[in-house]
Amino acid sequence: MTTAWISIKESRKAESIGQTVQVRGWVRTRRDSKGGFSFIEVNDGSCFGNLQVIADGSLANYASEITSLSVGSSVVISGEIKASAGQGQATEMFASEVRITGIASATDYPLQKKQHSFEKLREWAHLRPRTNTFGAVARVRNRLSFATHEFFQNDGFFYVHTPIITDSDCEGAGQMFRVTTLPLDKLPMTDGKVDMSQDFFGKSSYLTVSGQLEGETYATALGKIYTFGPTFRAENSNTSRHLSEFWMIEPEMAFFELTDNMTLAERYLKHMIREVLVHCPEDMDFFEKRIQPGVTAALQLVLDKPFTRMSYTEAVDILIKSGEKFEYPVAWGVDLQAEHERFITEKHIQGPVILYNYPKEIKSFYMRLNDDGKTVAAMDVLVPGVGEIIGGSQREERLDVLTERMVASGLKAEDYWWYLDLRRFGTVPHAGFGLGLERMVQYTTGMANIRDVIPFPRSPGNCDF
RNA sequence: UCCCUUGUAGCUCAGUCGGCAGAGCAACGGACUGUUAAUCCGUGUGUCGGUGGUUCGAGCCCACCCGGGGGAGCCA
Repeated sequence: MTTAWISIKESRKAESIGQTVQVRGWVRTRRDSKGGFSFIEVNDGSCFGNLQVIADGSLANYASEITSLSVGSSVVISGEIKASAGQGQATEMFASEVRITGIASATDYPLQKKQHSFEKLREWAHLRPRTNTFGAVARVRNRLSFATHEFFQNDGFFYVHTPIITDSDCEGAGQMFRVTTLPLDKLPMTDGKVDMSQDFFGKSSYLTVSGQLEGETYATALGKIYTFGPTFRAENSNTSRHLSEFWMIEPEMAFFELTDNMTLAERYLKHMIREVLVHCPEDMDFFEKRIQPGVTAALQLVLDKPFTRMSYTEAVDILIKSGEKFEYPVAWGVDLQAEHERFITEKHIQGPVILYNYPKEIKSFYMRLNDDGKTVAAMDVLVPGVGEIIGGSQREERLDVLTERMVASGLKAEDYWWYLDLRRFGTVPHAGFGLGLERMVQYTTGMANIRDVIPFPRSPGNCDF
């Protein structure tokens, strides 16, 4: 009879006591006891905690292998799960066999038993998921992704795969990564210009900055859709909240107006938070204790009360009347700066805020013009600590107004012929938004730098691994 | 891209006035009857980010370059 292989997660449950099983994982630490035996902490990533294994001196390879078993080594261990005699864990395993799969040389393995700075761990991005913090981040990120599909699927949305390579520039704002197969040392030139007709697609192509426009085409056919995929921005931004490659979730709904959009965004955020609190309690405990004290209480509070909704105009009023000294002055018509958004969400409301109806001049062409002629039906969801986590709007469904706004933004209507067709043929009011997954991970975990909530961060000057 | 700041042992950092490169942790050797960042004793660790300059002499002063962090802008 072979011994059943179970996860560390299972082995740590009291129900496993009395069973003889096998676990497989990596050594987190080894402590040699005075009594001629050793404690081995094994983790396999299935949960935050380790299984404490007691390896007795009577094991055949005790002196030859186990007493020199180093951090990071991989092991397959069989034994009986018993109630732990020591503090700090419910169960422990008494090993009958400790098989070493792969040694991690103690002198060469970069990760030590102690804490490393996140900056240093970024240099070891291939090994950092083996640490407490990055394991926990990975599991929370996974749960947020799962909760996303769960939420939209249960709500009648269809998951649509919008293209990664595109010829359209969604916001009309450049800053895209070019995709080309042309030889950079020998570009085909015509009349002093690079002849893009000779490129792979017969014209210029780029990595997508948003799947929104393509998403709208499916929303105006299937009703409610969402996209969930990587997006790319070639902006030279060096901050703790920006990445060159990040994952975005973009729902788009036909027959939705701005208030429907807000309600959906709020329900979606709350669903994700609830799922993480329910399914990742060990990981959240860690973030609470070691990363951001108060993070779980803040998330719990978010679940309990409705998001504040505030028009841009109200926000400007509040900022002006606050008496707060801002580096950038506030006035109706200027875009809100980070310090203004922070004041509103962190000091004035102390929770998530939905700002809406922004001046048309500071927002994109596709956002629906309000009846006042001055504002558009845009919305941003701001949360404490992170700032803007969602940006969205009701889309302009009137062909004439949209065309006018495009021209005013300096875009050529013929480039967007298919987008305008959605307004020519059976146009409907519709709305949608985009949520940055990494910002959501930051918000739920309290991790300060966005480069530490994605496995392999890409930022200006950094494309390692 | 701009402002501020930082780069010294495997890791975290100290290094005074310009004068022999030094601590803790890890590692390694040993001790210790159940440990939880185990403890105790002992041992070694170097392209001082790079290039050039000033100087009898540079980790330290100067110039340029590269990387990290914080803030700003752009946004999700």
